Amino acid sequence: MLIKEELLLAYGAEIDSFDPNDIIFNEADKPRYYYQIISGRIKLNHYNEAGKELILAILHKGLSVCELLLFIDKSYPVNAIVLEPSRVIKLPKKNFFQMMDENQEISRDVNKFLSERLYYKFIMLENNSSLNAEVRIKGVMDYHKSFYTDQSAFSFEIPLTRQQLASITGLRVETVIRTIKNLEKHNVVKIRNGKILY
DNA sequence: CCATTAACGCGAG
DNA sequence: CTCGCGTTAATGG
Repeated sequence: MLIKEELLLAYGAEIDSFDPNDIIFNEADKPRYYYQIISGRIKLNHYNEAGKELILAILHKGLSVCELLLFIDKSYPVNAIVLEPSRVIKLPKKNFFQMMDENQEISRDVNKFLSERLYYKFIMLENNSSLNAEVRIKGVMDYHKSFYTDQSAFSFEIPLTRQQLASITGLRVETVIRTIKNLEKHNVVKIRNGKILY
């Protein structure tokens, strides 16, 4: 967890509950709160000129949501859409900065978190720039598995649908299916009940 | 809604 | 020409 709930609450945070498809903020909205996920999952997405969805991130418990916007004077470049019933703790921007000023270690933790996310953005961009569909998909799978403790083969169930994998990689769902089948044939993944084990 | 398959088009190499 | 990906359509869960 990035920041302890008790500390956020002490600075005036509130807890909101959301249902699937709820929108926490929209593209072009002005950032006003620091958000941190208590439970559930949230995606950050953008629709391109052709109406095709690009998923920038799928965030889970303990992670903050687009906190980088609090540090710059810009509108959100993505929508935040709830995937599963979720609870989110939110702290007004002003309180967030007061908390950072009064707690050196929190300030450092947020820096570290931002750095990590930026680092993985580089990695993901490198993978996603590949012409090879396998490289793009494995990049996403490696990233999601990196949050998971058991690193042994086939121990991790990819928590994404084929369509979501396609929207993250910019590929078509049929290409994702073909590529995953091929990875299974080469013993890189297993498929059980449609779920991808990696 | 999600996963899969097949046929076909098309561009890159 | 071959290969891989996108497109379309159809099928089944």
